[in-house]
Amino acid sequence: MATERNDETVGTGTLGKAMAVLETVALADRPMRFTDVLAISGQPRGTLHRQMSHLVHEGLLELRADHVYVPGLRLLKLASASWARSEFRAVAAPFLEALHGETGETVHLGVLRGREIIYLDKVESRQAVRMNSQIGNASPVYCTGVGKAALSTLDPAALDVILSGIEFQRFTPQTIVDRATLLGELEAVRRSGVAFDREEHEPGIRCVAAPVCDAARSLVAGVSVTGPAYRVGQEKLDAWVPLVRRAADAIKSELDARLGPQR
Amino acid sequence: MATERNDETVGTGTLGKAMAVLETVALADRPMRFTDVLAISGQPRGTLHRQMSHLVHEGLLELRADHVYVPGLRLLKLASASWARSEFRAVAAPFLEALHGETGETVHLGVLRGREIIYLDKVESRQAVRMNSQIGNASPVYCTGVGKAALSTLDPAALDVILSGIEFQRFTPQTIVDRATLLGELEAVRRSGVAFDREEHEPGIRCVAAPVCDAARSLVAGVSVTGPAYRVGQEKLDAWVPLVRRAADAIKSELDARLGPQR
DNA sequence: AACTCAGTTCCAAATAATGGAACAAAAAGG
DNA sequence: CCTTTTTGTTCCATTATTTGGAACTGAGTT
Repeated sequence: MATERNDETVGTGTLGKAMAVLETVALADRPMRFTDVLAISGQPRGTLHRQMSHLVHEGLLELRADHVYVPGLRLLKLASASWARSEFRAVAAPFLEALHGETGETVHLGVLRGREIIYLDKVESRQAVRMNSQIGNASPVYCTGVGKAALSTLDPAALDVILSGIEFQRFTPQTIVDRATLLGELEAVRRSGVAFDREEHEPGIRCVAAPVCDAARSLVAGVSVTGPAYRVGQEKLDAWVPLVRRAADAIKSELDARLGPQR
Repeated sequence: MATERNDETVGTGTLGKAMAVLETVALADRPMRFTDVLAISGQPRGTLHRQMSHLVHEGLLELRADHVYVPGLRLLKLASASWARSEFRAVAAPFLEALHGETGETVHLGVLRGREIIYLDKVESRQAVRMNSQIGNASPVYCTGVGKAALSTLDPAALDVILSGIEFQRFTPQTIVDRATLLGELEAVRRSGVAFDREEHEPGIRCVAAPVCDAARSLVAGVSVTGPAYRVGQEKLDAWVPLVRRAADAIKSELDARLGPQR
């Protein structure tokens, strides 16, 4: 059953270890002191200390006066440049705007990366929530509309690789927490062409999503319209279905058109 | 003493080289093929190839089917996490909102990093420009309001380290392109407490900025209000001076108050 | 003063990166 | 169609870097 080697644990030599440490600090939800990282990483003191010094030196981490490590500004700079140059995002942007115009609710564009969905763009009217809150965010595939939409486009082999690595976690009473249910749900998504998130990730948040992927299946993504449950009932989600599907298809066409001629 | 060591040329072993390659790809303004990077980096083919393979393996770069390297999504994920957890940004946010409310124009928060200003946050009403366009962006210190404000807080030694490394580049007719003029300007900024950008970086764009730095001078930043020249004359900039200064001072106080007790 | 704990430095041994050259696959050119 | 050139990939003995245990520092306790 072609159980692909789980390369994630291998680590690409020095770089892999450095990234593991960086991620430990960057994704932690509290400021990390040296000892905190030490406990998590399990590396010898001397080794870890040098690794972190290197990260600081490179501007990927910052060591504040009180011995607290925080993510460095170089990360922001690199990510900003990469975001600005993302061709996919640029292609999709006008369709996201249009979809937002039609629905009046928040529109997301997310891409599959490993077992996560990473949000590439967002369009929303209300500035109430701090801008930027979603972009670059990573969420699990199995409990987001975009995630399920993306998964629905994969062939069984690719799907198996992802699914076998998932550790289901319950976020709400509606969260799907077993593989069988998820597979059933994906079958439904394949038939209907859209995926719903009925408060499976965050209580009070619902969405409809449709899959977007390029011909080579090298880019697997999804578009969604999201709204608060008190305002968005099933009828509204159903009403959005054709809109979301149309937006997703339009992005896909535009993508194929742009990528085709290059060759 | 301990003047910051200018190790930038040394490179932190393996990690430094990897980051140099990553930055080459991420900051380029066109998609890069292997050979393009090869020419720039000057490394042997075999070496560079392996380095880039490692970067791809780690998700920092992505190798598309047509042999084009693009920045990887992991960068976005890391940067998003770091942005969300930036304490400084969180402290400043409400004051930026207030300043935007008072002026009606775009407000920026930028931090000094090396010889660049990196924008940490932005508040603007009009959605016309794609959101996110500024955040994480890097601009030169010498031709931005925030940059000159930040520089004005530095002591002569620290300032000298930065200035001696600058390669002035002319962006507009008003851009400051020599050290002497810049030093004079900084003196004026120190006296008045605010820095102006009179279309020095982008034609048609003006701003007023005030410096923000913490007591230990480990964080050097600035706040600015920016507007288009056709709408923003010198009188308007002058009118904003007290507002910007007040916002900057308020952020500084809040910062000291929060960082003080921790100790 | 003695003790602890967090952070930092050191250096022989283990490991990973280097880079030149050979190989493979595509384009370009005749 | 075959040759040449360009581009991308792999190999492996040599070289440089990382490793990790232990020893050192220095601030905060008891």
